Amino acid sequence: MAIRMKDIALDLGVSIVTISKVLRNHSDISEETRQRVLKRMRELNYQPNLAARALVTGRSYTIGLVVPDLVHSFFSEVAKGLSSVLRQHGYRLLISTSEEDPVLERGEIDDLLARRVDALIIASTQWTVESFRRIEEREMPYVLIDRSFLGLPANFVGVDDVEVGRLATEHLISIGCRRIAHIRGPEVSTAMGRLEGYRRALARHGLEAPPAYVVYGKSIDDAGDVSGQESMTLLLNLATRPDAVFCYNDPTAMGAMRAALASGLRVPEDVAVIGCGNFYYADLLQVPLSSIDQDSAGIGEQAAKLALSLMEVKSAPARPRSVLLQPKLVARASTLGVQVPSRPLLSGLRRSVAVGDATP
Amino acid sequence: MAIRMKDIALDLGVSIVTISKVLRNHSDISEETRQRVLKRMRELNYQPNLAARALVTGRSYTIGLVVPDLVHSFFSEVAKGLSSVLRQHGYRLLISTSEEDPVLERGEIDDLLARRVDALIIASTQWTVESFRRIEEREMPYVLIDRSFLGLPANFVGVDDVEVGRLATEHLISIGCRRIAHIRGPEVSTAMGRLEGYRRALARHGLEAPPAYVVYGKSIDDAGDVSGQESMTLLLNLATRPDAVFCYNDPTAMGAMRAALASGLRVPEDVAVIGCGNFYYADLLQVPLSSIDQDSAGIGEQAAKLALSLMEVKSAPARPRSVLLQPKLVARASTLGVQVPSRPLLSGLRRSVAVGDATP
DNA sequence: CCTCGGCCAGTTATCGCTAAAGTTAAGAGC
DNA sequence: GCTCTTAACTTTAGCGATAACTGGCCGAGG
Repeated sequence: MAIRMKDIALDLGVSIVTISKVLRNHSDISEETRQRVLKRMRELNYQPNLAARALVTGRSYTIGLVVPDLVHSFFSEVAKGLSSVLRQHGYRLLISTSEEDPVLERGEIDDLLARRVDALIIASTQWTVESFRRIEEREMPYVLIDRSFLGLPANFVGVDDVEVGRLATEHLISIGCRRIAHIRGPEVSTAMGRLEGYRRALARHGLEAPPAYVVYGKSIDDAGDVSGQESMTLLLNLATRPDAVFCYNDPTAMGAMRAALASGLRVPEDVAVIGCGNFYYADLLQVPLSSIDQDSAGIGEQAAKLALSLMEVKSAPARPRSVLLQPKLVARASTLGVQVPSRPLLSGLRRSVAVGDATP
Repeated sequence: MAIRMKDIALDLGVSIVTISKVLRNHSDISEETRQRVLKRMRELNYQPNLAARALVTGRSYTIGLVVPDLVHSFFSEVAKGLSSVLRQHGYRLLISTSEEDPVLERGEIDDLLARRVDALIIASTQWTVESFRRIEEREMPYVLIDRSFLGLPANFVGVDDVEVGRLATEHLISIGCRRIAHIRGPEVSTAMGRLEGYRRALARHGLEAPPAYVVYGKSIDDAGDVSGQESMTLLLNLATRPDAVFCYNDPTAMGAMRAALASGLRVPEDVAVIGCGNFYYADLLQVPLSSIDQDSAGIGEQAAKLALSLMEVKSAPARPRSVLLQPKLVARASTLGVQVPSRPLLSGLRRSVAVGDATP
């Protein structure tokens, strides 16, 4: 088995506690003893049993992360941002995926609670706040990311989603589009905020969108591209076809583009498309996709810092903090068709900013 | 604080051990007592302290996963396959990323060892086998994935990389290419295997490639697209330009395509490109990318099963097993230009299988 | 009537480590 | 010479569970 403090203690003829104190840089150990112990530790390649330490100190130096899906690059980027900050403080991530299933998510949260992680960071797919109440009962610090909950005063790190919707929609307006549709997401804060931003932008510019212009993509997260394709097909069959579509996220936008191209339309000439998330390879798509960057790594880093600060306090239940990051527009060919030096061969997609060029 | 067995025991006037036995479905508890205990557990929302359990049983029901990078979808898909199998058996994943840094990776492995995970699953960026010796010293079961090591008889799950190289290269040959270049990866088993498969396929068909046709992409993993672009530029400046390029992985292939398109060449008419990994969104790229599918989810699942079987044995150091999955060719427009029903508008990319149509 | 083998539950001894209190010897201070 | 510090350890008690015994009660069998 692995080396224990006891082995080293016996070896050197000192007590176990002496070893423990050396390990924790306690002051009442002579320099000579310290060196002897450290030397033997190195020789035997000693590593403390963190389970035992966790039991007595109540701290596991482990933080639970619950995300809907790691394959979605948004969440893996968040995870990366998180772990880079946490690692520097000696914490590791126990990652659970909920597979977009609220029931599974509750199970995962319970399991993480049982494992006595030091804090939880959750991108929730829940519709109710019940799980969070349970977390609070345990007095476990937690940080919500990406999605927040109305009426739940919890620590939150995310992007300003109304601003996301506004940015995307105003961009579409600015390039001359007038019949702007929206493929929306489920009834969660992110989708609601983006929808709200979309509506506000339209209103501010005196534009109207018929109800049919807002389409509810089903199963938008686990198979966003498929549902985007379906939703786009609906939009394209409308009597008055939209000349632009703002999509809830990038996979949806990719599906939407696929549908548009498949039905013989040009992007962006006939219909412009913009997504959310600024997917890492958006640049290299068939038609490079314009998107709203949510600073996923930044969300991770901020969430990590917030979690660390929560764990420091002795149990002072400070008022929950909310960190809102500002989204950024990244315009590419799917709304501009502008020539990028490194990609001069998109002549089929070239467009000047035309206004309503697909009007029937 | 959280509820302990002690609390329930005191509550019901039974001993702590009785509670523990109920929890573990021990047979020597009467049905009546069992129900009383279970009822109270539910009422108090009891959850066992897994740190304490881990200390006494020596099992943490946690498995460590070390990958170079989660954002690379290959690894997140592996992680997904892994966790779906492990979850069913009550295990969770403690995920560490090495950021492609061998030194960091060693640190992460040490930390996971200290945390007494039950097994390690590692996609290593190491060049030496030293870390693995240390894992073996601890008698910790471990499974290597993706990359294996010559002379290290370890449990391994991956794809047959020679076959990957052969499949890709023969595909390029079959569509008529004759001057086939290769952007290779670092000195690790995957890259070496693919290179070997490439060479064998060329040899079998009596083709030759000048040394300059094999380019070594620097920092190929953290910024594969950039290094792919650079490598491709080198290839395109050769006196005799290749008419096809087989790339070590998909990001590299994307970068290569970018370079080709940027220099005014058509893909695949002037130069065909094929990658490895079958990146999830390969379908939606500017030119849909042909690729060799490595069954990443399958690798995860097999690795999980192998790890589970390793943990079952009492310490019988069974001979290491090696699971090799078969790669699959996924041909798309970057080598074919074949029409896919759902995407009929790629006329600019259409090609019949032309032979050497870019010969100077 | 007594013993024996199931039930069912309780006792005891760790697991590896840490917090807090206790011990010892050398030097300080007057 | 005697108390008081202080440095440098050691002892004692758990943390919250589990494993391995131990033991009372009760009906069956001889």
